[in-house]
Amino acid sequence: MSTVTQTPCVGRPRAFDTEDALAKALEVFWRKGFEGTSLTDLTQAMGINKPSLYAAFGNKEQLFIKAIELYEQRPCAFFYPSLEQETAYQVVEAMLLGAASSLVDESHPQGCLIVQGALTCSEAGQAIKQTLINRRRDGEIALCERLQRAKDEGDLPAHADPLLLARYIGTMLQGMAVQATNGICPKELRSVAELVLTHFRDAFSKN
Amino acid sequence: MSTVTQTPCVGRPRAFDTEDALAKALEVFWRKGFEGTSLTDLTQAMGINKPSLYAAFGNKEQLFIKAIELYEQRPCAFFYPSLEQETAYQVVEAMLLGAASSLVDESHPQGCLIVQGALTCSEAGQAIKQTLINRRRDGEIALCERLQRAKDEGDLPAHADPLLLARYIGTMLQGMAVQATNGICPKELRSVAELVLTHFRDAFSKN
DNA sequence: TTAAATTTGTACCGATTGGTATATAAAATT
DNA sequence: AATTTTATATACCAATCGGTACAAATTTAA
Repeated sequence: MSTVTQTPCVGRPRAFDTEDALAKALEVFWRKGFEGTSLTDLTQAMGINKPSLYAAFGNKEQLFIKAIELYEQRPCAFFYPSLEQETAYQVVEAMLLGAASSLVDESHPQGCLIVQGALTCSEAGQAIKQTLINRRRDGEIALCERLQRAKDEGDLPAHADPLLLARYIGTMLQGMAVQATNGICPKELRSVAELVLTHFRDAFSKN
Repeated sequence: MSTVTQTPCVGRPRAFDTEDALAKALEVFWRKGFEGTSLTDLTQAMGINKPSLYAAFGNKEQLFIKAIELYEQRPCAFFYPSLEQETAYQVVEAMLLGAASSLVDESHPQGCLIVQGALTCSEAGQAIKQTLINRRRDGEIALCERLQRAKDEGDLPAHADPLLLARYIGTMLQGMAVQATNGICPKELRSVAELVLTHFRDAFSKN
């Protein structure tokens, strides 16, 4: 199932690649946020006109939704793949170091689209704001469940609180996203991640 | 030195209180961010007309600057007063518990204006975005200097890295601000703060 | 070769954006 | 009482917002 409309076999063919155009839109939303991005910004970056944008993606809001879906599937996305690590420590390590690397990767905008895409907005953007809140929550819930599994498997000690730990790691990741927009240098961000990892290992690792 | 223009003794007197109006503006900016707030939002909340707003505060950008100055001076501001605690641990404790309390205080909008006021924006808002980045940085620098003093006084162990610790606490505070906009419940946010404090005490406290 | 289907570019829509000109109202000063 | 000074309310400004109508262009199917 593709995230974009598929081209039919009749009628004039599209002059642009929808995946490429969506990637360009993602890049703009990432830098400017949902409401900070205008349709002019989008059509210029995507190299298409407004009617083409609306025909291919619906409207600005639906385009943004498709952009965040692409965002979570892009090669450097680190969150959900981290859950598949073998141990709780390795999961957290993959997340924190992945964040420390990806959030300041200069091949794309700094920070996290899910955090900075619509942290605050006007009434018109409340639906998008809530969508991003839900995405952040979903991530923490998934981490919580992974840590609960680790506890069940004896991979985390009995005194560990999976929900609290997931909130803690989630808070750190969101804070690191803000640091990335601040322009923190990659080395410093990685040092912060490593400090958290040391804490986690000392307090919860069984090795 | 007041943050607002003082009323002269000649001419028609102002029909509104500038401090009250500024407090109303702060409340709106806090909820909607700089660019998510329109002049109509502001004038309605402040109970004044646009010419009065411009005469008293300059323009939208200058009004926002005055709002963040008021924000940092309001009674529940916790950051800078925390620096005056006696020990490094008490400083960090005051910050984290103050944040856990203030960020979700229901007597005002959730989260932190300095974080969510303009995390992303259009070209028109870049100056405000940078202003907020600088404010965040200033806070971390001040904390770093306080922790360095603590180290000099023997209040922090020799292996402690003030800059890294300040970045770590700053990252947590910024993450907690995002959690607050997520709608996290006060108890959970406090638990996260306490987990960080436990870590800090275990790793760096000399008591 | 014609008809049907689809995309393209242009030009436009009403609504809203931040900001201001202007005339009137209300005060202190002379 | 007349003048000066400032604040008020209304009405307006050009520019931009997200979104669309429409006709020309380009393709496949009949």
